[in-house]
Amino acid sequence: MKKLERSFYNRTAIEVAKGLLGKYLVHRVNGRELSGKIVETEAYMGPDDKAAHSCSNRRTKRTEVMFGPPGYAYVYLIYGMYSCMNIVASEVESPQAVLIRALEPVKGLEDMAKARYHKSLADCTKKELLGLTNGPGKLCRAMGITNRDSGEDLCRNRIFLLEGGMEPEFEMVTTTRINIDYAEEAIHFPYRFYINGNRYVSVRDRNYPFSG
DNA sequence: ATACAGATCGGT
DNA sequence: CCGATCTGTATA
Repeated sequence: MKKLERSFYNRTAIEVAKGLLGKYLVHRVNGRELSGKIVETEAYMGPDDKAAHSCSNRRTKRTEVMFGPPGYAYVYLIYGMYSCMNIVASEVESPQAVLIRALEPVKGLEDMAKARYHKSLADCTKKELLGLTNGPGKLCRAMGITNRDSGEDLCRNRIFLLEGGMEPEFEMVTTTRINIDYAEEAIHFPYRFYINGNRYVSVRDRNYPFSG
């Protein structure tokens, strides 16, 4: 499988968010390789998007990476305990990013189970297996990605993305984003995308898909 | 120096 | 629904 190159990320966050569905996120750590298929994403469009950390071009040490070139990781800590991973999109000085909201685990499930539940894969219930990576905080925990990984170049070989190869067809659902109640008109922007029917799409889906 | 909110999660 | 838990950020 081929690694996604810089040009893939040099598009709007909406395009990148859609394009990332079905691709593979890979983390090489401790001599092992963890990976999962991306099944759910959200686009954060920057200056005019009140849900984005980079709204109004708000530029701080934390958000700085989003103002740089595309294809880098923006990882932040939320509620003091979970990391969320984003992929910087668009060109320099256009602070857009794509939040990875859910993965279907592919490789390194044993390590993921350890990281999430402190027990081996064999001891996990069916529910726990489905809960391994079906949320932005959960997948970072499972994949061993933390805010210290913010700024990582995804075109190198520690954390990177792979093209799917011969992907089976899937239907993409477009809907609204999760947990951005404060974002005024941006609450209604259709910036969330997921693979229809995939069992690893985050369960806290209180939104109604757009028809069309 | 201090205050406070948060692109979440798991348990009730 | 609620609380955990702590960093980044704003304000002074």
